Amino acid sequence: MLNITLKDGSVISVPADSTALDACKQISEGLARAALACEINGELMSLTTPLKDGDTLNILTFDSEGGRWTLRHSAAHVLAQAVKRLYPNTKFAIGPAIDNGFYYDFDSDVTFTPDHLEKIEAEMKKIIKEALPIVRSVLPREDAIAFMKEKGEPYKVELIEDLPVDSEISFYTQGEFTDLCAGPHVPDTGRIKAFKLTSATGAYWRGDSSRKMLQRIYGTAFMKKADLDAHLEAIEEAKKRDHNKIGRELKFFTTVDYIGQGLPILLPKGARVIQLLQRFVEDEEQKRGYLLTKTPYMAKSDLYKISGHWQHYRDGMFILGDPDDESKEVFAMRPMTCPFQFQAYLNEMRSYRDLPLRYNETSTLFRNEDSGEMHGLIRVRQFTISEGHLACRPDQLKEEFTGCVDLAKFMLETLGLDEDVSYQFSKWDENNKEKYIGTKEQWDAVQGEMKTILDEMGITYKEVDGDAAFYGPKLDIQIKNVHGKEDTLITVQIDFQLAEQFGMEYIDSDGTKKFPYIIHRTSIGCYERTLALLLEKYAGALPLWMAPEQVRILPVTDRTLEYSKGIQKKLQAMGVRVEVDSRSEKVGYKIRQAQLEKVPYMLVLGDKDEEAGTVSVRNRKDGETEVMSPEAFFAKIEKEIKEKVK
RNA sequence: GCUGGUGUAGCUCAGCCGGUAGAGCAGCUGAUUUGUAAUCAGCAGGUCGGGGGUUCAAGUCCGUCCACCAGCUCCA
Repeated sequence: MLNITLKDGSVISVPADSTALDACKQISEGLARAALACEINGELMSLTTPLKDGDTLNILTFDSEGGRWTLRHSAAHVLAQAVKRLYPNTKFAIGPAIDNGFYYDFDSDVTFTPDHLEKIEAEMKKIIKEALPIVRSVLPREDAIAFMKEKGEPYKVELIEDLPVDSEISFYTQGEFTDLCAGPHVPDTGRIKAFKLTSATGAYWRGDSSRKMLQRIYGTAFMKKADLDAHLEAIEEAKKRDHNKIGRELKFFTTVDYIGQGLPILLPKGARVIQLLQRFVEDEEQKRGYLLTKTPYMAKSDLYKISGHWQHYRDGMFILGDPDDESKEVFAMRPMTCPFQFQAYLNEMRSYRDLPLRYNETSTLFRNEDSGEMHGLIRVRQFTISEGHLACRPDQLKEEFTGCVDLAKFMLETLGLDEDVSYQFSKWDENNKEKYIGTKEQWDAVQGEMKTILDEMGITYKEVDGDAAFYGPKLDIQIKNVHGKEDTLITVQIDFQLAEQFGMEYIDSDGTKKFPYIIHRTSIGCYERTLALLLEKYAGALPLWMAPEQVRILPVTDRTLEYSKGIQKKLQAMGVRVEVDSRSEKVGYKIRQAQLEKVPYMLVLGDKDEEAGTVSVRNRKDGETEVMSPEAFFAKIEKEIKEKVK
């Protein structure tokens, strides 16, 4: 007998040669049915793994990340097996589990369409019904390579060749299908109860755009059909909040094909919201000691030659003039603000007493993105950003960096996005010297310092190698759109190198010249992107303080038109954005329209209101109405706007 | 840039095997003066994304360019 310690600390005895699945069955049949994988001595393993005396065993079901991962990874293998059965000439790349699902990459002579996906799903169902046991085996590396060469799987051969020379390679076999895989897997294909193939797209082999584009099929899997349906339903619901849909429907922005990709037109509502955000940001930055600059949108190529953009970022810039004609000046639209704003620092001799210097600018940038990159307001070719550059002494770095993060957090809280973001500590990749400037010692020092600051601030963050700027590490504040795609909303970067490149000195207390640290930062990031994410967050119903139209007055008949206009004037005098719907329509019709346009407050004004000198206030949130004096409403709305109520 | 999909009235969509366009909503006009999510009637609205090609004939077939969408790669 083997003594096995369970997660709750209890010990069970199981017969020799028992697997983890046997142990599950001994505990309960229900658990054995729900189990997907396990942790043996803390390591994620298949349930078919034999147990040893003294092992600790933690059974994983769909409720755990490991269980979900294993189920979906096995579903990816079933997908591959089905594709192999239907399209035998297909070559296989990789097929991992991902957040909320799985995918598998194929190199096939057929192009997978939705019709193909239906056929593949049907075949997958057969494989699941067959309940094929999933069996692990190992081969020495050389034999594994020979095996995959014989099967005609060049991608698998390449994967194995990248593994260490003396490693043992594991395979998983289900029926006639064997795949290279580290595992673990569910015990048999019958465990996969509810799955769905969701899309087929392209994806580069090994994520390298210089290599072949493969076909990727995405799918997801759950234990219960109800959960799968709920998940698919949630995705559909999320898509209804897509800023690219509601932003157009609610007339925040539009695009015009003869203007060009990535160049949206901000309509009055979108432009108003961005104006409000910009005023708010600039005022807050002023309170925090920033000095506003306004620098040119373009410069001669000479500037970009100093900054290095001409050498390293030319493809990303819009160039005016002929770079090959040296007899004429060549200009380029700015893709970044740094080299421009640095000129403000360079305008005079700086003392250590001048530091820190905090410059901000509401800065419009132009980047010639590749044509496939544009996405609604999230990724565009011309955008405006709350840019800032701080120059500080080493002893001020911590306080200044902390101040930038604090400002970013304040903005996120005010916008109501603080719960939706995640923090990423983007570091350099010491194996990619071409992308970065500076020495390992410098990078280690500044990254160490940044880590200390982040830890002291108590920020929970993910570390990512190779995502740093070429001049220094970044704290990126990330946010996901309705499709789950993550983008950077706000960034705070420490730059220990560009000051030297630009000759930005200060005279220290000992009379020597030194280079300051530069912090590059945004406080709310790109306004277009922020607007997009706000629209998605609030499904178009922006908080009162930033709603393009805050109040709509709906006269019941034109007898109350004058009364309505009187109320409107008073609200306008307070700075409230208010319209009167004077059309001769029924109140229900006007309400419906205002509601669909997400106007926060409707004032329904009829004869009764005029006689009593009241307003009937309808709230967009619950449709509840409240009758009050105009003065009471004025006080209420003034307070809510001031407090930026969400 | 790459893979796939899409493009018909302002919007949402119909239009079969090629035979020169249709609905609802929105808009306009008129009637209606209406109390918390759609009043009625009439009118107008389209070189079917743009060039090009095949055909007696193209919204429909072919090719090309543009834009939009999802994904990849890249980035705020």
